[in-house]
Amino acid sequence: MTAKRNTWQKDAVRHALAESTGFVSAQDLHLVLRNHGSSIGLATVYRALADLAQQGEADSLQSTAGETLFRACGSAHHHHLICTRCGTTVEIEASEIETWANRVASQHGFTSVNHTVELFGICGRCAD
Amino acid sequence: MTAKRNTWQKDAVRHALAESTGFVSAQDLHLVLRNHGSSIGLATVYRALADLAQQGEADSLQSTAGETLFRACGSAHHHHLICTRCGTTVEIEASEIETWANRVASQHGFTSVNHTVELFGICGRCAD
DNA sequence: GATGTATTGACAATCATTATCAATAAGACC
DNA sequence: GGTCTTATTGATAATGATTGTCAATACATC
Repeated sequence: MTAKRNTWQKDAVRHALAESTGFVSAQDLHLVLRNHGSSIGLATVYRALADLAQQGEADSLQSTAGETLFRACGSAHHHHLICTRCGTTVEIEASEIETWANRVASQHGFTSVNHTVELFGICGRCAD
Repeated sequence: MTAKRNTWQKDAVRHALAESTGFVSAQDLHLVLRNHGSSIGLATVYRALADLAQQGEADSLQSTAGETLFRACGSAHHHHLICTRCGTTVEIEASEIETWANRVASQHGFTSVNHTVELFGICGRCAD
């Protein structure tokens, strides 16, 4: 039992993440926190985000630019529809996808199935 | 018309990619080519792979380790079921997913929709 | 309040990828 | 074949995100 400790830094990251709309990188969050007067370190933001992601309090996905992006999330499994212009994200719950993924996987003899599903496009507002 | 030229380097990358099973990184391919006696440069491998991906001759996806992975593919759009143990990949053509993605996106007013769908699991052979 | 140790933060180190730029060679034209 | 234009190459430097290091700090327990 690796006795976890509660620090204001972890709370700060959790809160900053909760108040962000859409996905943010660790670097982004660090900048936001510093701009709010916090003296939190960059490495600590990375560590806190990794923890949150592992505990299921945050989603993470890889951007095409090679960054890891994070977003607060409830425990429910879901996917995202992301505007490539403005970054707006819409949460999508897609039970069809879940069942489809499981069916396809078992058809090929696979077990312990995870899946990644992300939709990218241009939202109505940016389409003008 | 940016008159494209044919070089042995581009062919080499195309062939090395075609002979690879599963996804490979640019670094991997470069190493393979060098081991085969080629004197191709690393930057050139990156450029050739980017070209192939853009022309639809290769798939690319982001690994969780932050690498960009490539794989030769026909022109048909498809997805992958990947064994996280041995790396075996199965191509999946999923028209249901295509229609689902388009429907969901247009429901939210999104256009120019792309999507990423990858399934990860443990294949039958590795399950023992 | 004193103590043990998980955690922090500044900075160095790493790793994939991209930019730079002089040298090379593909393709066109004679 | 020879010449010319310029796309392409490759060695290396530069970038940018992420992780490792380690002394200093502060959380939780006694």
